[in-house]
Amino acid sequence: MRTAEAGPAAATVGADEQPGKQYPKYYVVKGHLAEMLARLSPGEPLPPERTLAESFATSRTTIRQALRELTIEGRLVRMQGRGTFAALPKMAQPLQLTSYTEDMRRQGLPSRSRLLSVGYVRADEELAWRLGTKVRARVLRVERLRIANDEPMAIETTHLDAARFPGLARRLGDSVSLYALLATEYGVHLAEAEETIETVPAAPREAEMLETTVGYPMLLLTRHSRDTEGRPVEFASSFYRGDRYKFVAQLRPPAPGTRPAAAPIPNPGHRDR
Amino acid sequence: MRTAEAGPAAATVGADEQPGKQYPKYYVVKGHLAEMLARLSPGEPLPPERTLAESFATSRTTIRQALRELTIEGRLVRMQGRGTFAALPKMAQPLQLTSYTEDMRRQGLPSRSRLLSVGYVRADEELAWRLGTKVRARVLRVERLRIANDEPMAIETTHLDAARFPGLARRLGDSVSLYALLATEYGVHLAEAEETIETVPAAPREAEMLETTVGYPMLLLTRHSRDTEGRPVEFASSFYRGDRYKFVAQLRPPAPGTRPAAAPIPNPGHRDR
DNA sequence: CAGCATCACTGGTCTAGACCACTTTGGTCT
DNA sequence: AGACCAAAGTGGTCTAGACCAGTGATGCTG
Repeated sequence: MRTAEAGPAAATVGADEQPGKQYPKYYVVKGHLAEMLARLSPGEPLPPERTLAESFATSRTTIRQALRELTIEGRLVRMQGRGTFAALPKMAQPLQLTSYTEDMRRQGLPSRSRLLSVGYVRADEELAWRLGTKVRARVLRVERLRIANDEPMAIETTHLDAARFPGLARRLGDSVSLYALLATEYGVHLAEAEETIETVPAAPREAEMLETTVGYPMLLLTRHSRDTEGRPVEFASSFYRGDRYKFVAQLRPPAPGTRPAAAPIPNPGHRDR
Repeated sequence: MRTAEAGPAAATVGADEQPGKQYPKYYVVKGHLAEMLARLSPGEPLPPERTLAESFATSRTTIRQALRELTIEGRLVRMQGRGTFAALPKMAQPLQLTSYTEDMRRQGLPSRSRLLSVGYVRADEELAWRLGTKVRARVLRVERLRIANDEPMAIETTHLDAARFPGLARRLGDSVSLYALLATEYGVHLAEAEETIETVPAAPREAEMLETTVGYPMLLLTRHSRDTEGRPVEFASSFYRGDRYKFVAQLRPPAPGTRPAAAPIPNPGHRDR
């Protein structure tokens, strides 16, 4: 389906690509694969790597880089031992200050969460600042796996001031809404939050739990929320697969007298994970 | 500084890493590199790939994968022909419905934009829906490069209904605020927008203009905004380097009577770029 | 028949080495 | 001095081939 076109690494571009800028070879291959892919329905398989490498007269490495990008774009799903398949489009997740449990109920999706771990840690400097506690204060750390449509969606790690929410650890469980507990048991209602979004590569643990590949881009959401009195309540971070999810925010123009919208914060350094 | 540790690909983890799960070798290397990196200040160089490969007794490929992830995380900056250097932390960019020009002025940053192209295209189905025009209507397409601190920050492509804003093309120029023009010349004020955020790999053109590497993760922001009468005004998408920027949104709880927050939209298919 | 080993086939990790593209440096020629 | 050129050194792309790890079908064994 393609002539040999052997040649040095320079990647002389095939006749069906515009000349000029000299694209990397894998990128040209990616284009061809995207065409093949466009003719498939979600779930249908693509040929295995070795076959593609042969039919494009290239090395497996090159094919893999092309497939990697298509996977990252959410157009392919790959499973070791199984094969490579056309993917469903990305899911859009609303960015709003509501509980995950409520969100999902409203969307009518089969969803739940699994409590991965509950424990206490000592606040380091950043955490103390975020939660308004002293350094080395006891902090409740809750780790949950969000599941939607029977697929792992996100890993969420929440930190709360342990002194302020006594007995909270006992009340947690699979599919229990943390926000509902805060409201009913402690009378704490969240009023505002600052959420940051960035992309980070998947660490082995995250990759395994979210059934993706180490190093693939994830979306990391970090939420810092306050209650109706302006006191900080939770500091949480969630990892989502970048190839499966995207986020949607509703924007409005800032009220005239709003604060100068946080300068280009040269942030605290890099989290060690 | 490391014994030979010859062996098969299984990546038997060194004595200084926890056993158990068997991490990939490059990931162990990454950990060591991160330690070295932690002792450097922004701008200081790391040894070249070939040297690292030798001192870690591994192949260059393995070193490169480790360096790649650290770069994606924004901890390293790499320049062909120059070397590898410790990076400055990511910049936080506010997510709000204001003009870029205003934003930057408020932050007091040396910033500007360069007009890359202005032209007309015909609305395809999606674009027509987004802008409230007929299919094949004339659409103004404006492409700009956002520059902050003399570094390219983002590529922004904006689409507007050409019939609604006659003569707009002529009025544009480098560092001209589009939102200001819409307000002063056409009396159109933006009132709300829906912005989606996702991660995509850099295409060659984007990589070149933003001085990064093809395939590295970018943050793609897609903005769909409406004026005070609820009419759609612009449809724009912006590419940011994922290793340099992150976004911050201010969240509030949804007003009680709000619409059910857009279901998990199985979106329009994949854009061809 | 149920259970279990085996094997072929998938994607994932790793190696060693080649060449390309770009930057810097230092030497040479004008 | 200044302009030019060549070489060395950097990261980027590509190859060909090896082995690892998970999947599922095949066929054997109890």
